[in-house]
Amino acid sequence: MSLMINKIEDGEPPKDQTGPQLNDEGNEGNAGEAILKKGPWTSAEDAILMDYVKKHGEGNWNAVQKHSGLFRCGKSCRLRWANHLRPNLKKGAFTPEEERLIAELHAKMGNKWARMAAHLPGRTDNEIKNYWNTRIKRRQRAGLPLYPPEVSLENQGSQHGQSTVTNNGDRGHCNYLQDTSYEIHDSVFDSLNANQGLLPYVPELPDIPANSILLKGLGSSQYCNFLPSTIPYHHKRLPESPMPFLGSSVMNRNGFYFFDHIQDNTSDQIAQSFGYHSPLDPGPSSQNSLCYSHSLSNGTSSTSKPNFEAVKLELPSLQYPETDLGSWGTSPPPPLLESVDVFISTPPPTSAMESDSSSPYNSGLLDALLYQAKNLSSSKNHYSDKSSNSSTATPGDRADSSTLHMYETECEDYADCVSPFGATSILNDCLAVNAKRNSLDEQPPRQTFSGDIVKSEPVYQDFNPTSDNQTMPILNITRPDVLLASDWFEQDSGCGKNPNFMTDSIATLLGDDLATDYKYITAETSTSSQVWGLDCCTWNNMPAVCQMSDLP
DNA sequence: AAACCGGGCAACCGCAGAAGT
DNA sequence: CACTTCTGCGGTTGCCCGGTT
Repeated sequence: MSLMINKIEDGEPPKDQTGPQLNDEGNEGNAGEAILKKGPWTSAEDAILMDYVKKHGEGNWNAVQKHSGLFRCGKSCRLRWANHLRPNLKKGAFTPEEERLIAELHAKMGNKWARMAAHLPGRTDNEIKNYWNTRIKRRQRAGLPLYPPEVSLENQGSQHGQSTVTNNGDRGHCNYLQDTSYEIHDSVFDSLNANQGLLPYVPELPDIPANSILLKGLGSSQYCNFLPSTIPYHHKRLPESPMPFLGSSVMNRNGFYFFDHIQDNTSDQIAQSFGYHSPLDPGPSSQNSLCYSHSLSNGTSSTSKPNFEAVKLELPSLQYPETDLGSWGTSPPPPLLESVDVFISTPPPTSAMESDSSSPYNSGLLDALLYQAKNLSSSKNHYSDKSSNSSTATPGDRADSSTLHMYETECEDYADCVSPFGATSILNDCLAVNAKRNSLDEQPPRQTFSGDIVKSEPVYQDFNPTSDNQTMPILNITRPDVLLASDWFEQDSGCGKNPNFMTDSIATLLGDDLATDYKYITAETSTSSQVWGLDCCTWNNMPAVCQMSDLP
């Protein structure tokens, strides 16, 4: 950083810092005599490099050291130039708009920082990467969704028939993102950028087999939790009708899913059940749901409208303790959620896990990220992109699509398994459920998609979201949040009839900040004529690592 | 006031593809 | 066609700084 550079710069010959390391490329300098400097760049070096580039232009970086006297390897020069010296670099914190875009792009691309940087003028891949890594750290600690709900929503609407099955052009650890055919086309981003980077929200439901999404999604997200690919199997097909992604439509900013009163299969009724418009649906007048942008944990920020005004605030990219919750729910990690991370990263062996050789659990944060990204992408691939007008969104559409599935998922997950692993049992349960589903489906865990064609899957006909609490999960009482929820169930089987109860519980559980935000959400939603019912689902904030079968 | 800790960031490293010879 | 070099990318590391204890 400049601070570091300034400390050691000026008058200090570059070679002073030459360490035992020679050039890092091995292909430059030659003749061992050129011991290349490493470490922070000095202003003098910067000046030399800039001068060189002015004269010779970019490229041929290995020649820099030869011609300019810089004791830096070509790679280092290129990096320095690209990340710090080249003109038009945008310094400073990411704007909320940029942050949102990054999230969207990451949801689409995974860890393709360079490609992401291409969509963020003035930003470097390194910058984006650093931002993202720190961000996800925070969010993981907080047990919050990796992606803001809006990103999820937008994602599914953004990829319409353009996704191809191919790709595999990318290398590295992210390959499985592409392996599963989630390549994003630039046109998507073009349109994205054209819309101020906001992907159209398309609320309508496709007839996507829920199980396909389950297979793809459930485990793939460590943060999106029980990715509730809540697609009513019986739902009539709506050609080219994307649906809100997963449970995002009913996930509040803190990553809590909302579901309640699933009384009917029709979207209208469900829409009424959810009164879905507040946090995620700004309303017909709002085209884009940007409600996650840096709203404050104290509830001062409104989710009812896009926060475009904040875009220019140049907030510190990662230092917004007050705004974190509002933005995407990032917050200091509640102790409870910390524990969640622990068992996410180190799950006990289970039969379900054993059935799948590769586990996202073992990979830690990055894998979790990738899985969630893949999940987002996969869900995105399930839906066709059609409308860019969010005004067409009906609460029912979202609720129907996402909450139902999530509801179902949880029901099955919790009802299925009795785990001896305590808190980890939830994860195990998920795995077991998915394993079971895979066997039931008699389909390969992985599914391929060609364009909009989604392989249909057997439907769990027996699942009836309209069924009452009989299908509610058998809670694993070893988890505090489940205990909390369980307690709530006892008090209010109606799911959401007493929002304050859960709010208080959340406050106890998550601490003031998160709880404040939660209250904000619940208060906001409870004011609507319908009950969100999200209160039922605080444990949905638990990372979803259920999808073991989807591993590459 | 000092020690500790975590966040943020710049830079490095290794790998792989592209381009050149 | 094979080899070498260049370039780019993604992951990781190490340092500095600010906040907390």
